[in-house]
Amino acid sequence: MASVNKVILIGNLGKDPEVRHLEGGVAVARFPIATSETFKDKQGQRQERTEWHNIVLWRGLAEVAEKYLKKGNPVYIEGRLRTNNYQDKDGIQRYSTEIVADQMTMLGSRSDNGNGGGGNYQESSGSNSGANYSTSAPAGGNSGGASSFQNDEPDDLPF
Amino acid sequence: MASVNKVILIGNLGKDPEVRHLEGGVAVARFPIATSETFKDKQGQRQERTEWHNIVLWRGLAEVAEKYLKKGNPVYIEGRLRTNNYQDKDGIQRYSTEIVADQMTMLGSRSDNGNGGGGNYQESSGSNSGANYSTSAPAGGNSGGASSFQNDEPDDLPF
Amino acid sequence: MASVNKVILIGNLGKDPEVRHLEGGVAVARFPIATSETFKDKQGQRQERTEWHNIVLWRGLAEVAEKYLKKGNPVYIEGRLRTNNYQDKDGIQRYSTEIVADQMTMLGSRSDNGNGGGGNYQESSGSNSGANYSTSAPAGGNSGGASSFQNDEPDDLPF
Amino acid sequence: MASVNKVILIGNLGKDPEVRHLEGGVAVARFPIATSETFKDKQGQRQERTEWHNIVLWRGLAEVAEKYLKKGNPVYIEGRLRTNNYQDKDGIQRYSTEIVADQMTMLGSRSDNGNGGGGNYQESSGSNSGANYSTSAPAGGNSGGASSFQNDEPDDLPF
DNA sequence: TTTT
DNA sequence: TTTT
Repeated sequence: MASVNKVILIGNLGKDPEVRHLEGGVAVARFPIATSETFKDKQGQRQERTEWHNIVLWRGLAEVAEKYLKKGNPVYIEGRLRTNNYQDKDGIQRYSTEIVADQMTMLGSRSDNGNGGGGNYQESSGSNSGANYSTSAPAGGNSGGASSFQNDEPDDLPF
Repeated sequence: MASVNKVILIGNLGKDPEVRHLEGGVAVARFPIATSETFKDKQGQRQERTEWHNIVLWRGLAEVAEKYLKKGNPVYIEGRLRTNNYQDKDGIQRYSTEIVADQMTMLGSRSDNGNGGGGNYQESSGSNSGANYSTSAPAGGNSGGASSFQNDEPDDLPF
Repeated sequence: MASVNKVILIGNLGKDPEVRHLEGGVAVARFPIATSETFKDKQGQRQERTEWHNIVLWRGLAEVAEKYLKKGNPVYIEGRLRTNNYQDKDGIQRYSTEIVADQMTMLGSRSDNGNGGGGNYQESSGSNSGANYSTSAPAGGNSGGASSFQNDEPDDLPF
Repeated sequence: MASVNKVILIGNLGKDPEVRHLEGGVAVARFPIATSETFKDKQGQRQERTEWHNIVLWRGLAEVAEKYLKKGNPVYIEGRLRTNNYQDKDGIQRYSTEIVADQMTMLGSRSDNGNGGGGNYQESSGSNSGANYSTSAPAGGNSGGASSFQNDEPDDLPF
């Protein structure tokens, strides 16, 4: 059966994004976000548990993160789970689970992030590859242009 | 095949909640929230379209809404779609689609909603009915107690 | 604050898709899907309530629906809520809420839909407009090519 | 800001569930599910990548899994991410990310899972603890009774 | 108007 | 280790 792999998170950045610009101009950003839940333990005491999530953004989303996101900012992230395995420096097999973002929305008011209180950003999809990705999400600057939505349909159709 | 009916919204209240207290002490709150998306029209002009969603909350969630939510506040709502049909005053059959909330999270900073920047609230579930619902989400006041999470499992199990 | 408008449904088609091919080659498909939930009423009797959702798909998704979906088939739909208002033939203002699909996944085994048990399909996004949309989701036929995922990133990067 | 931690998966069980019954009668079930996505590599070749997710279910959900789920079965899982760290037998610090399920829906037709094609199951929530949890999700058998929904509201209210 |  |  076909499958679905979707994650939806709202949390705050634990660090500023780390951004790498790969050969070919592709950007990758990474940062952790925290979510926390409170619950009562057996003694009825309120407890809090914080969960940390490793977020990865590519291309346009990475560039938006680089420009606008800072430690502490609240974000909405929609993406998919991905577990990588690798050998650490001691040759030990390790696993690392991250969330590859498809969509990122900046939450919070002006005072939270100094950017006017929000914006939606989205991974490109379809067969866009390398070169022409820059069309749908300009590599060189997102001066408004990257706030694109997935609104492809003609908006003035007669129904 | 079994089914899923889930809605996830982040938006701002268009009005203060309207709250009714039914006989039996059950509370119901209703308010609209707006989401907006921007897109480019055929002329490449940036356009915005706002969508309005009718939110319905029951019991504990309704009481939280009554106490803490105001017009303009940003919220995260998770719920399910429900379309009611009814006859209006002229006897005309009409349809109305609303989102019945299962979970509500107040977003925004202190300055947004004057309540300290957030809180998660959740519908009770299971076979709780009438009387003992009040245990899991007291009808008479949610002074902290309603910030319950769905953390049922013992937290100190050995794995 | 930026907003989110997301719907996730799993249900069965109540009818075969109705597909229109607009001038310009754009396809639009519509069909209802049913979700149902069971609950116990006050007398402890098991009750079932069925909800009907109006699904709209555009372009490539519409073409996939046209080719592969039939009444009764189970589908996973991810999309956004949209409420249209219009005047009916008697000049009465009416509202209609539909789910505009961004993603569609056919569920069920071979015996359910006669197509091999699944497939993921996704709306294109970004600033693709008119002409070059056909690249990412060919208008003239989805012979396998429309099973595209939102996997844009190079897959062999060193991390 | 308040947070959200939500995962939605549709996939197939890689193994039969492993179920433990803890002292106190609490059940825990674990199993991996696979999701897969296809994409085109740089050479335009269709590639498939499978992701494995560790699912954990508690109490009633665990018991349903024990009774009805088998290797290969398709399921819908809704839950939250949780990363545990622990020392392995060599004293090495390791991390393991799992999805703690809040909701589980069996997908597939009769032929897929031999149980009649579906059913929705849900974690209890609220302040149910120990003893009275068994009310909402009987430990001793889910003979139909566990198919509970989160439908708490009176269903015959005048709106 | 679906599915169980 | 699943499914197609």
